[in-house]
Amino acid sequence: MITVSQTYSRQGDRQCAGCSLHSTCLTRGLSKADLEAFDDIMVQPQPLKRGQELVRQGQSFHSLYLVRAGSLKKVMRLPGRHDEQVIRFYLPSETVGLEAIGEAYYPASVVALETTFICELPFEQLVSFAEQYNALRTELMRCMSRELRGDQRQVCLLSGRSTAEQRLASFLLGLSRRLHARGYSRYRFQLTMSRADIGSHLGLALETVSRVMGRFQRQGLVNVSGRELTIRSLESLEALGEEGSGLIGSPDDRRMIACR
Amino acid sequence: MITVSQTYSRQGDRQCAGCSLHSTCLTRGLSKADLEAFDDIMVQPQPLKRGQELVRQGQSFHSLYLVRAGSLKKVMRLPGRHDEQVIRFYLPSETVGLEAIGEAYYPASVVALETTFICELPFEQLVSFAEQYNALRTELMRCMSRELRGDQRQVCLLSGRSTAEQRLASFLLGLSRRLHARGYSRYRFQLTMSRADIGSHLGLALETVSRVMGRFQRQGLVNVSGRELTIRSLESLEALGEEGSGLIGSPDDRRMIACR
DNA sequence: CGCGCGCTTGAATACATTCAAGACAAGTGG
DNA sequence: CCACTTGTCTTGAATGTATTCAAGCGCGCG
Repeated sequence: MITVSQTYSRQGDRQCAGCSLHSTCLTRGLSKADLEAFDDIMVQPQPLKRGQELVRQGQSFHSLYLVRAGSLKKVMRLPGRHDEQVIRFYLPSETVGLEAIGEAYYPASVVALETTFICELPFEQLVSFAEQYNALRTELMRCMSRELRGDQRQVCLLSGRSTAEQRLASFLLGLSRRLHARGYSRYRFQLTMSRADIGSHLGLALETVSRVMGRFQRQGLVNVSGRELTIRSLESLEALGEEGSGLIGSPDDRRMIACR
Repeated sequence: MITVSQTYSRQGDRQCAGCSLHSTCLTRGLSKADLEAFDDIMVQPQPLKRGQELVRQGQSFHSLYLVRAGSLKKVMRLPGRHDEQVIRFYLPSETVGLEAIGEAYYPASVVALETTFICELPFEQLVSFAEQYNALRTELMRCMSRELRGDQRQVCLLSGRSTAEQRLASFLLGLSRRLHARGYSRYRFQLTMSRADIGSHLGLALETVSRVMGRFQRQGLVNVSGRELTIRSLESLEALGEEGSGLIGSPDDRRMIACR
């Protein structure tokens, strides 16, 4: 049996050094010269097709992955339950597998939502490489810390008994922000995941997602046709998320703190 | 104005070297000799009283903290909402502040639930110290990774539309497990947090927590009187959490994977 | 062309929430 | 020492939001 999954590696001349995502990716602390050395430990496997698993829950940990293009979902099955939950979605330049470092295996599966290009970083090699590169260690720590913040934000959203509207608004805004930070349009993008995926991620039934999406459409907040989304009013969506009792600057609103 | 918050530092002869939590704490990779050097960067502020803040949301980041004794809750207020959500609880030997490393400030507040003793690690000093100690860097990474896993588990629990029973059972089991790993009883412990805190953490109203707790009591699963908890049947609690359709080893239950 | 999947929409149901009242314990001040 | 306050928890009844079940639609793919 022949493994073809790594035949794409080292085909072109420049790898990381020419990558447009460099400034937002794990490598952003590295200089052009450092990047060439970094290329030596990086592997570019064949692209994943929609539905293919990048890693599988329970599989033993060996590599981190960087998303070069495309998108994926992280899904997890709790011990006794037979249904999977979507934990998060991955966009280009994000790092897959950080939660697996501490133990020997990946605690969740990661599945491509569309044709997706990946950079693989064998962890052992990454660690020895990082011993000489301060900046890389720092950046790795920052990545993990940022992911912690994101997950905790999600816990906050889910445990606060927010309405379906608030959850979906918050989700769409989050996607918009992340895409925009990566150079895509803030207003117009593809939802590469199904309604069921969105629902699972937000703790809602897929029917509810569908209904609320329709409501948003009728209210003129967005335009949706299938998985094509256009945001018509960022402000209104934001107002939805931030609303609650709707008090802005109320007497006991002592200290408003940004928390992204 | 005199700061008294650090007067406890360096009072005794041995610090980390004599600490019973060494084997579960961030320092566990360090030898006895290394620990003495480590003591130089560690500070032991005065103990916190119930309700006191260890860090406040929005405050600029400077230190990590290790819980030496006691317990705390991490609470977060999303931008526009006026109510706080409990993100997680901290027990002895756990590390506070990891999610703040990536940015300049703490994204959530951490508040003592009872009289609590803390070790403070000024981050700058920790980082330079770690440059010479491979094991410490590794352990820090593991800590963050483990916290990621924990948070993602929580996301999974919350976004899965599990019942109040399942959530509370899972919560109690989690506490039991963590306490046991730290040398406390697996069956009998104090709930140092209020019903409201538990509810906030699980995405339930405090009344629901109270009701379900009562139900568990009547079913003989636990004994509760106020904040004193005794688990009568670990197995039944586990069965509750793992239930769903109740199928164990069902045909399409292809691969049962541990995921703690 | 027909099948299947993903999405939408409707009606009935269920679960947890909300509102409200009361119990209980601990702490405070007269 | 007692009356009173305060905070936390418990319990009941009514309400509501999202779910579940079910049917139908549209589109892409084989």
